[in-house]
Amino acid sequence: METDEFLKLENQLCFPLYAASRLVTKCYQPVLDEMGLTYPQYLVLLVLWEKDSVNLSVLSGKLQLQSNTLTPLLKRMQEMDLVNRVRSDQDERSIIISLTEKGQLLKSGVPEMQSRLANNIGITQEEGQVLHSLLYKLIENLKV
Amino acid sequence: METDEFLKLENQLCFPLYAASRLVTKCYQPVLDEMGLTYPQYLVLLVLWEKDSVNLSVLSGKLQLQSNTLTPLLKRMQEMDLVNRVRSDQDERSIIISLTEKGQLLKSGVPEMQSRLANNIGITQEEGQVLHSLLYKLIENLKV
DNA sequence: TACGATTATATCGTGTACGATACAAATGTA
DNA sequence: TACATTTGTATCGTACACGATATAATCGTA
Repeated sequence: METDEFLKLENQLCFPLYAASRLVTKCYQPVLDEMGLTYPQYLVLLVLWEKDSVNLSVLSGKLQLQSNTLTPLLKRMQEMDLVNRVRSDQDERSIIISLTEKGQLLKSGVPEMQSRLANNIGITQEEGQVLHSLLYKLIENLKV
Repeated sequence: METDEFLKLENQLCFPLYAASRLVTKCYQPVLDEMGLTYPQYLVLLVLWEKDSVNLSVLSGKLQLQSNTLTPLLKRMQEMDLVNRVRSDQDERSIIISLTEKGQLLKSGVPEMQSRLANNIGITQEEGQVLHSLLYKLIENLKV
């Protein structure tokens, strides 16, 4: 490739990552709107549905989001009565995030929602798996 | 896969996309900081270095960002003397974005910056190409 | 057991993103 | 040529992201 070719937007890896991420999020939006959730809030619920009652640093590690992003986000989710935020007894620096009943109940609607979305992204299951593993390879290399 | 498996964060495609995108951006940040740029501002420059003097709707289409994101972003870039924003003579609704001399000059430092970054993402060139084409397939399916 | 370092979270400021909406210029058409 | 429609940007409000910084609780260790 010519030197100049490397400067083209379309030849970058960073841009399609950025664009695809936002487009996929946008694709989720209408369905999430029905549940009154934003996309990062949905990700928090995915973590909690898998393992309830985790502290902020665990959530932070799983989502790769820092406390300055998660704290206000979780406060909003607390106001919506989706999660509880309680100081740990063992370590009073720690905040334990747990699901409320309302937060639990949202889980039941998600499989149907996911199947509705899965058919819309226009790639095969195999391509999805390749994409998945390459993205995780990237993530493992870049995080920390 | 069990129904519950689909609900795990790690089995989603949306999350690794979102996380990888942010991690790659963060990887660019130190180098962009030296140039005084944010990541979306760098993307705007990539478009303009390839083709100078485009109107906002073209930029909007290429970056898949709307006017409510681009307008304030471009105003900041104008204040930094990186771009000019001029109303078109032919169509007074249109805003033409062009590079200032300062914006032009930044281009020269980029190839070196890109090669510095390329070695850090930890995937092979072939994997990068596969990732690239899958992401574009996703983008083409999802946009509009 | 003092006390400096570390850890866990929160606060602040800046810059995106984006839905909803506004508005002026251009266009189509009766 | 009026005037409804469309097009191209801009404005407003809300919610992330994240660097820098603050603060309180805990830990390590001399």
